[in-house]
Amino acid sequence: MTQTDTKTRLLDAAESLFSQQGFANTSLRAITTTAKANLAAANYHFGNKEALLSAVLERRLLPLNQQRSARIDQVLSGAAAAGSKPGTEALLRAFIEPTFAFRRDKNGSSEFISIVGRSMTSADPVVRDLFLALVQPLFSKLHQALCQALPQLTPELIFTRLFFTMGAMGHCICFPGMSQIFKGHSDFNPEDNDFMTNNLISFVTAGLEAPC
Amino acid sequence: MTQTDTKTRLLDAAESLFSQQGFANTSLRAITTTAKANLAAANYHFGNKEALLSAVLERRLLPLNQQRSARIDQVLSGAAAAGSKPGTEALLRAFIEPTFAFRRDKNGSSEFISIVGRSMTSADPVVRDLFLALVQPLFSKLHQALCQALPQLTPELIFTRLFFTMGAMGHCICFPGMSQIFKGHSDFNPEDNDFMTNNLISFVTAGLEAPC
DNA sequence: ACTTAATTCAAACGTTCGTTTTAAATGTTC
DNA sequence: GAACATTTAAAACGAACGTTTGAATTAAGT
Repeated sequence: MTQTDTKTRLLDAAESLFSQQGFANTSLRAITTTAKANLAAANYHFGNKEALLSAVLERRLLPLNQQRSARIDQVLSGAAAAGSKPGTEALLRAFIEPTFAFRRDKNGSSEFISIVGRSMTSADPVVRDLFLALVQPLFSKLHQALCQALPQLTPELIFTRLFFTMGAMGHCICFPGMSQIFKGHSDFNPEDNDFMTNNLISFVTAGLEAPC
Repeated sequence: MTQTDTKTRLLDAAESLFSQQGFANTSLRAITTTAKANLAAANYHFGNKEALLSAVLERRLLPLNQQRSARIDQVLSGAAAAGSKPGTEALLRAFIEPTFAFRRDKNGSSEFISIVGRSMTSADPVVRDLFLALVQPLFSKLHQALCQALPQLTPELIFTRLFFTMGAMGHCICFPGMSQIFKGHSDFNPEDNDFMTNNLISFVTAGLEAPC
């Protein structure tokens, strides 16, 4: 099908360019050129630029969120079956690991995930609101699960620390700048997925469980 | 002096608008209109838009970095005098507290600091490189100080954890999105400076000191 | 095969952008 | 107060933007 092909090529091109240059700095002309499609194709298939961004986000974020949600449920039901509290680290791992695993995937997923990282704190309300609408339910579920894991902490404090956790993770998955700041001074390699994933999990677990 | 006034008004307007809409989404026309100056004034006083951003960053970031650097030195010399290692929390506090204190200041400083938070992970190389050049020496100093505080950890691991710390802090100072995600579900208030500062410090201290 | 819908294409639309130009106004210096 | 540099003002520049149009082309249905 030539139709679906064009649509997919547009999504791929937009994903790649949004990731590298940001939403505002990427023109529909650049996207359609990269996708080897006509300029009008973007508006024909998606309506306008914002809807294209929405489609780029939804294509991968919906499956990813489903995956993260399922893993949180696993931890919760496992703890319920054992009659114990869910583990803080297990919950954080359920949220973080699928996110980072995305970066290992073949098809441009690694580029996509940096769009997500930046959308969270984007100054552009268009970008930010699209993202927030997609992840709010999942964040809510994670927060409630962590409240079970850490009953000695107030929900407010847990949310605050979850807020920091999102910052650390978001920064981690869109690392264009910091990664080069210590070039030469360190073996630090933000593209080593397992290294970063495990260190992030132990970092935020310690932060969430910190005495208050 | 009418000259300095126009220049300052341009800086103030640019700071405010860059903070609210981002660099790419803010036009020189919007800036000069807000500053009640002529359109050509921006190019006359600063050369071009990028140089204006650079001036906005430097105006506040240089003094802030000087302050953070001085406080790190205080911790280091205090520890040296006592013949002990510098404390992890004290070092992090030296870096974080002045940053958050900025938000209490009267004159638009609170808007400035969210530009900083976003610049760190900006997709726009122009924005990112300007920022990185300004903070690299300070990051380097903090990293070395933390290596003294945590000699049991490798410099590579410390840098990784400092990387997470920057993410948590950066997210914290440009919180347009996450802050509204749990509206109604929590008393979470990211504008409560002391609350956020102290919780962030205890969070990242625990994360940096986590067993590896 | 013919009709109808879906897609592609080239071209143009009006707008906004960063920047430049020219002249008027203002302030400074001797 | 004349000569000078500095600052403001209004207008225009070409380029790039998102979007729309209408005809050409392709695919699908009967």
